[in-house]
Amino acid sequence: MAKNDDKRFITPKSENPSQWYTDVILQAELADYSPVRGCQVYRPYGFAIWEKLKKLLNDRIIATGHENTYYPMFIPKSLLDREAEHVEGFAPEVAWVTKGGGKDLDEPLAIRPTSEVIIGVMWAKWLQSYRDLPYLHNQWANVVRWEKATRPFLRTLEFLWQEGHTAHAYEQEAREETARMLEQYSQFACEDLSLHVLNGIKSDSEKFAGAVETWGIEAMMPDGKALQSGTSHFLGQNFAKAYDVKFLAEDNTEQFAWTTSWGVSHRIMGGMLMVHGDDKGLILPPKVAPIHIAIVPITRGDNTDEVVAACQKLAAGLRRESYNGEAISVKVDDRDGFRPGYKFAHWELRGVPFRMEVGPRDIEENVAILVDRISGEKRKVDVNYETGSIGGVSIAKELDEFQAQLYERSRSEVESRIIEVASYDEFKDVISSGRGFVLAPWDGKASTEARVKEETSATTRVMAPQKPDNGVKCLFSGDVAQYMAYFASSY
RNA sequence: CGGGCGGUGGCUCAGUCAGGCAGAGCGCUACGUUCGGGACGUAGAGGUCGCGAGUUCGAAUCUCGCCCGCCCGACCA
Repeated sequence: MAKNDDKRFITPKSENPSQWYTDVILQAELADYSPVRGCQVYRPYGFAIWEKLKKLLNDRIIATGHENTYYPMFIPKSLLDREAEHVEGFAPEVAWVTKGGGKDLDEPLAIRPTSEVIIGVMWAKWLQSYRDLPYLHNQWANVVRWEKATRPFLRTLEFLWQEGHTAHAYEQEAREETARMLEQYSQFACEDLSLHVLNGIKSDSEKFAGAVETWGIEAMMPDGKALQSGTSHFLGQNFAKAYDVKFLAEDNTEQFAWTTSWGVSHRIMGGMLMVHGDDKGLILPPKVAPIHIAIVPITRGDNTDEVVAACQKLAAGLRRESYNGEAISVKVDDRDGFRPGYKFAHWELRGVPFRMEVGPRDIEENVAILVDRISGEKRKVDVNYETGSIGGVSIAKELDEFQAQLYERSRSEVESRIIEVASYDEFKDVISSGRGFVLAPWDGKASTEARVKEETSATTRVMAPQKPDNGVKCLFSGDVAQYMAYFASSY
């Protein structure tokens, strides 16, 4: 917490991004800690952001042909144990229920760390013919992973997410599904959250436990660390074989299904907050901002009622415009007893994209002051206080531009911080100084990756789409390079 | 899980070394004056000093155990 004798301020982001993040989450009233370590409460404003984000992603999932479902959170131990690699990967983080109704349970129940298992079990029950496929299911759920170190949104014991699970008759179809959903995630980050991410396949060591391939979107945080923000897994027939998900094919042979799974959690919301904010607090992309415009009345003496009435008129006019399919969301801050400057800071902290100021002079001149959260610049716009309509500017267009500007800022920031290096020494320097990601040729060997991690804390995040040129050597081993990989320390 | 720091009114903290009436500023409530970048006055409300044991005539303060948070590492989304 920033220390100040008489005001509640946040730590400047430039000074300490980590502390800034904690300060802003608490003070903007997005979330708070619960009595249980590592768990968080979503306060109304924070949950409103999550719900906006959730709707946008859900629309994409439904538009690509998936159906929402809900599977239970308890998984019997014997079922979890069936996929060896999967259970080994998750064992340290699983929470168990061992008592119910005051008695010890015959069999402990895992609280889902993810749902491949329970879904596989149910599919085995339903699936008979290739004609039943594909299964294209999604669910919005909470999951529990008993993490050691936690931070609001970025890593919590219980977290909210969406997990898609699909089963296909053909390998190629499952591979295409994996790629398709990765692309949806990437577009969601870019278009809806104004967040530039890097897409690619993960190395074996970074792969989901039980998957054949894991693909991911990686975001870059202000300290140069990577945040894995979404993953899409090609599971091959691994889970189908473990849970007996099979069907009769066209040629009357019994075959195992090819499955995929893909997930985005509330972590991506934390990443979005961390990337866009500044020293004054949050900056929200309009598509996920619960409030688009805060109107602050500037009153003087006994004209309060008159000015507030003008603000209400203006708000009603603004709400008649729509943005991204919904009415523009406007808040008139008519709280008594707070001066304008306090209200400005209040809404800036909360990341509201635009503010309008309406004072007696403005009403006389038929104008209002419009201020955007990125630049903080004030400009006059024409307002008809009889009808509440504004002239000269389209707020919907302003919001679109705000959204695009945020993305452009994120994109250029990330691109300028992807650094190609000539030597391992230079690599170490970039990683330890937090300058960004390193794009480097890598021989594809787990042993090399492990050594780099040991020595620098950096891991491969995803493989770049381009392959190394012929004859290019691995930066670390000198062997022939297999991939161009993005390296970074990660959250 | 290691290392460091911390937990006293809603918030930030003083008080702990050296045991002896629980404090300050901000915030909150009421009223008044204010209001174009974090206003001011007056009067109030608000505390099992993180939890549990122990030592003591007496514990926020000493001892032991535990819980929680932050920062930095290791591990994982």
